Amino acid sequence: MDYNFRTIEKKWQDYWKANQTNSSEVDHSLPKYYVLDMFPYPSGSGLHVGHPLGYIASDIISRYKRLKGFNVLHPMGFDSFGLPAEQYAIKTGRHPKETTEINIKRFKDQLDNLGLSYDWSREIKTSDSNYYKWTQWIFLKLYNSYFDKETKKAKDVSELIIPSHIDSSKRDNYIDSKRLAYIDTIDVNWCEELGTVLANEEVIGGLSERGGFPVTKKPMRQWVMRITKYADRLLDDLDDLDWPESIKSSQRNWIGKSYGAEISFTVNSELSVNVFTTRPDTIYGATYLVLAPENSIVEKIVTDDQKNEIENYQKIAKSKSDLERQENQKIKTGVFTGAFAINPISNKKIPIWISDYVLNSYGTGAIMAVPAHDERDYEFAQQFNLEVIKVIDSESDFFSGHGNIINSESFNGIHSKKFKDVVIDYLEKNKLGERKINYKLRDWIFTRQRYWGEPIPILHNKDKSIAVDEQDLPILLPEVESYLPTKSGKSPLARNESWKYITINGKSFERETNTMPQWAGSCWYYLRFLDPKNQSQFASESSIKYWMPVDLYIGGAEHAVLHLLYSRFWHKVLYDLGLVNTKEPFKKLVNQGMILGNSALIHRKIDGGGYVSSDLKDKYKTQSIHIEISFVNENNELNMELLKKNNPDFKDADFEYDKTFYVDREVEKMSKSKYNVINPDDICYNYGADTLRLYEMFLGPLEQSKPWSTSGIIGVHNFLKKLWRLYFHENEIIVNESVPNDYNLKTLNRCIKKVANDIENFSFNTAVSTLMITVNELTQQKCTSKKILEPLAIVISSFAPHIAEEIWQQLGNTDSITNSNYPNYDERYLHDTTKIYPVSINGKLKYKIELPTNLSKQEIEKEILADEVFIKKLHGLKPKKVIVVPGKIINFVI
RNA sequence: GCUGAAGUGGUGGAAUUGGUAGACACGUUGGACUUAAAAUCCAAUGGAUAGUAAUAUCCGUGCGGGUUCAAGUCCCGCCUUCAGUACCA
Repeated sequence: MDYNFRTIEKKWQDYWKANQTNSSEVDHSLPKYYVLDMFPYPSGSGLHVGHPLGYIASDIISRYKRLKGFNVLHPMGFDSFGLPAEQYAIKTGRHPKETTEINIKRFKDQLDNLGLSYDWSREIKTSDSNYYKWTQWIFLKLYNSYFDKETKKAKDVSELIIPSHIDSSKRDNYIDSKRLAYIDTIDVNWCEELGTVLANEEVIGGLSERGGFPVTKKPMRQWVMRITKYADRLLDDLDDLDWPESIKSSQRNWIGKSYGAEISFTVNSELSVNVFTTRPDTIYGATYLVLAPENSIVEKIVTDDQKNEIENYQKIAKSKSDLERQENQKIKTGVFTGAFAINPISNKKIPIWISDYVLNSYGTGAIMAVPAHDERDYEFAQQFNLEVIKVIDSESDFFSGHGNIINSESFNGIHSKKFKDVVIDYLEKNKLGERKINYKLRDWIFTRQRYWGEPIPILHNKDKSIAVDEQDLPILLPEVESYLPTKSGKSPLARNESWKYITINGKSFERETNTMPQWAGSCWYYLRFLDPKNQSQFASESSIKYWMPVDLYIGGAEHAVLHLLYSRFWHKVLYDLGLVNTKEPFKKLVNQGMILGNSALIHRKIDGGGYVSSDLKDKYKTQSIHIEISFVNENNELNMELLKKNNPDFKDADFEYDKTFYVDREVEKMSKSKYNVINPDDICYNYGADTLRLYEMFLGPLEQSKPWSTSGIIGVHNFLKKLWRLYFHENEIIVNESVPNDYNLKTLNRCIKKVANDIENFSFNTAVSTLMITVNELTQQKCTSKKILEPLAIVISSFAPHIAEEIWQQLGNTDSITNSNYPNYDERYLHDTTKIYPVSINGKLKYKIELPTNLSKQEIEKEILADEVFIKKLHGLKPKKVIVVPGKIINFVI
């Protein structure tokens, strides 16, 4: 019998399910290890081979840690609220819940096919009311909290001290203005196409992250999360996290802390313009001010003869989308307000302009322009012929670095870095300005005008808004007739009038009809996994205390700022309120790379129709079209018959080629629309889950992105066959009780050590290589000893659990291999070879000898003797002196 | 522009962190088994030169310098690619 992976894998997947091998409970006698995957959004197209990369890695770690004696928590769930299900619902009228359930079922089946050791008894879905009850509950916690400046912590609003000058009628307004979740009318990123507001993080280059639709600014009433209060803590606590440097740096970047000064420029006796600058040292070079077009000061200072022009400009600026604003960055536009301000240090009278290169939402929405030392100001000054004064010594017209100060009266000659402090001190002393820190981070816009999300548990009436009573949670998603937003831009929930209006104690209220963004559910799911069935708490205190923090979090780098920043923020609030016991949720983070698709592109002649082979395409004007990759072989040759048969578009098409028709290849993201998807089910069917698992790990370093290529999978599959033959011959197990020889022991021990090391360092590709070398060597050594082959099966079980279980059982074990222990290695069998290097110290030739570690004294002497002979051979003389340095280095002096 | 990561055979990728570069695997070539194919097994495989041969010598980790007995690895200066971000004053 050969290695029959289909039977074996089915058998053991059923066994694990039936015996709940992977479930874990709080057990204080064991050390815990919490391994978490970023849970997926259950999309309609199912898994492709790129998805499981991280899941396989985390599964290897989980299985390994279990063998190492840890109590491992390895759960999985679904981030099941989201836009695609809703858009599908709009198209078809089917409830998103239905399609979501179908998709989840499919995902689960696919995941189980891979032999992933999830504890499915802890499965959660963010769209489940048992789950989103607690998402709403946490929302209320944020709503009922404010940020205390003194302690830099969130506290319950009942502890808020109302200043004495606030009279009682304004009390509630005051409290509302301090809440961590608050309502504000702000210019938001409005996406017409999606009919919803997007967070800054969801807008990329002026287009929506999902779908790539244009985004414009629109003032709207929104729920907002005061994440900016946590900017410093979110920044500082990054230092202690074991996260990839790239992720930390993008979070730092996103928070964007910068040190500088806010400086006041007087316009007239009543008005002044405050600007923020990181370069107060260049203040003598400030030759004009620029305000953002939306800045409210503009109307107060504009002169009558400039009024028309200014208003025109404001109108144009407002109608521009973010994308349009960014398009012509190099060509600056702007209008003079007619007003002037006084530079507080040089006392120079300088003009005030408006321009859309100044953003109203950053700093004070106004800048002092120093054209000689800021590139944007320089471009603006060139455009409008404004004065340029150089205040830092440099050769070029424009210079953004540091140097010695010039043209700055009594301050000339000081270095600009030093002058920065001097100026700020001077400004503060004279009450002209102050030291200031600014952040790029904005408050988090928390509302979406969508159906398929968590309802926000708030009621409104004319006077004010109130929170829904905790007892009344969850606020269930109501049924609606249509999933489209209303014409006025309101959420589809507003369509259900009987749900929308509610009377409590004779007072009538209107429910909040907006829903939460997709990030809400994923902000805290790692906590619900700890205690998923708890009806009275989001998770019990004891489970939090035992399992938190997440020891290892594996997921894609695309969540570097969005999900990871938001969940850290929520976690910190929960921490402040005493609901969790750790400052940070995720101790170690690993980003798996993306597995890319290898798309096939066929060239269509633009005029005249028909298709042309890629080696002849230069003769025509062509356009390339994606075609299904299964119609193309490894040499980029197209199977035209298959294409014509399966795709009606090509049925009667002309193909021009010499002998063979070639297509072009392009490496890009795997996606259904690019016809480059490889389904893991197919791989499992043809080669087995164990092969797929090993192959995905063998492909290269986990963190690295790489294109999928099926060539090469045969090597891994051969390895498993070889492994099988190490244990079985003609259906008979050939392992016996023979005593292993030293070679066998060395091979095994090296493998045990190296694989453990590689797993701990996330170097799975080299671990797989080690396994291959080991099996090759043992095959060559014709090893049949159980003492060698039994521990080997355990080592392999983390990577290829199905085959390992089968071997384990055939070796006569009755328990699952997952309940055994990772074998210990014996240093005695790990002797490396001695290495000799010539070294010249003070002109004398010496030899540095590295001996293997853990040699006995006798063995060292033996080694030295052998090396003496070696060196003697080399030079024809015997070393005069042998210096034995403690440790492993020995010097021979010639 | 800024930030981060990376550049090694035909290909994916190793290299114990400064110590015999190319492990392991794919591919290719040759051989064994077979009527044949598949499967399997064995051997060769960075380049160049010399030799019938075992073998020997030289060149080789994006480019140019440097440190060192010794550099893929460290330092200086460039080039290229990928990812993220972008008028944040």
